[in-house]
Amino acid sequence: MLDPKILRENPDIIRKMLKDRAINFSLDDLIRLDKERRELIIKTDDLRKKKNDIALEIAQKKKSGQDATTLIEQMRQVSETLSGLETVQTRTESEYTKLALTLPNLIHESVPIGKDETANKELRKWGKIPQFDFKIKDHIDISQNLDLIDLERAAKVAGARFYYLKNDLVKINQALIHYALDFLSEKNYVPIQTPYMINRNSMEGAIIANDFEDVIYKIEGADLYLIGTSEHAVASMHSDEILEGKSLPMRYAGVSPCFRKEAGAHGRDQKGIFRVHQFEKVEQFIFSRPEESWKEHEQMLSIVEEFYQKLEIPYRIMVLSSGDLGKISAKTYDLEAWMAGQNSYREIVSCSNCLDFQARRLKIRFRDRTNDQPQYIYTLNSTLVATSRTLVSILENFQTKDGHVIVPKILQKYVGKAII
RNA sequence: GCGGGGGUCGCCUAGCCUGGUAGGGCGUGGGAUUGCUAAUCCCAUGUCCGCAAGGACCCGUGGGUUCGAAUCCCACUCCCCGCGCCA
Repeated sequence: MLDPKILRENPDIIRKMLKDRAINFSLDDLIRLDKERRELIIKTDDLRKKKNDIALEIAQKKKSGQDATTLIEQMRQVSETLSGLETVQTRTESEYTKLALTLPNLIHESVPIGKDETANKELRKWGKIPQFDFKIKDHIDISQNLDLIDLERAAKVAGARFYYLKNDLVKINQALIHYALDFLSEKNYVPIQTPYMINRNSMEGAIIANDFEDVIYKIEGADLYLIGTSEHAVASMHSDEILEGKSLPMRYAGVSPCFRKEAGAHGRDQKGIFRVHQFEKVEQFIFSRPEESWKEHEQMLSIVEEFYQKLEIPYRIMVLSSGDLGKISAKTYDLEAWMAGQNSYREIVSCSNCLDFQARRLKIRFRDRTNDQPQYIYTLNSTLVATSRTLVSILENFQTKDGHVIVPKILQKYVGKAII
């Protein structure tokens, strides 16, 4: 949700954003609805004022034993007019909200303009791409040979894009989570394990309408949705709250499984565990002051980079173009890790500044002093590690000639061995 | 799942039976006073509309009754206690 002031005073900023994102949106309808709803507020407020005045008079007359029949009749009429107007108001208000909730976020000026991912810009590369003097395998071959994964039975039991992890791969999976939490704790993040299902209201605060269709699983017969990431549950954690300025920034290390429909991804990354319906993730989530948010954004990214450097996974940092940017984000960096089996860099981290977009939907504000006007907080989120994709990179980059996999040094103490 | 009790403007609480402007305490912020501190006193302290003056809304949520609902009625929800079930 955007600040309605922008809608009234600077709609051209929004028009440009929509053009840069290549999105069709009936902005004029939204502007009209905003105007209508404000006019209705003025009218109904006025009638309520009248009602309050008459109610006061009736109360006084009754107290002093006078007849109030005329006033009561007057009151009845005002009430009737009001309730008619209220029906219109409720409808207008809900139309406005529904539309406003689908309007994407503004775009930061440093974001490259372009229609899709081809316009994303590479900022830097880190690490040496591993060279092999033998014919390398992809993560599926490696893990099936070592009895680390069972995709056929997962397909039988749950369907495509599910997997059983087995043996040491389970331990590496857990090691990644464990190490990630240790790593963020050291940086004073508050570890937090979230509910894995949240209600519609909370979900709507964190994501934008279409995502319900394409990403989010719904629990039948309940107002519950499986989270696509702990971000959804952490963002809504402080909904309807006014936070104390001195508690900022609040940095959380969210940990949870992630559930995703992956609708519309047919044919892409069909094999293995790169694109799956379920994985674990440790996520950075920050509630920040507006003026500190860009500094926090850069810092989150540098924490991510340090993490993959310690894991010894070569990567490159991309800044997403306007056309590829998620609708709730004003600027996003992706970290793409090297995956030897695919001979390419693939996305494993997404690091975004959402400004006040989620905070407005969730009504999360802060203030420094009791009497200050509360202002909307800024929210930022970044993957630290999404297990399944990181496993792909580890399996493929650390494979040996005889078909084994070296455990990255930093994880060895968690796994309990150096090679699997 | 069953029975009982509850949810009031950050926290605690009054008001509910008997419908008529939601009151008090604490905390917090600002100010006054005072060698310092403490104490005391005053003001402020939820949301929305409005340039402002001002106004509307707010008693877990949603309905209903009524001229008028925190208060009466219905449904839902969450919390607490007891019982049941259970990893």
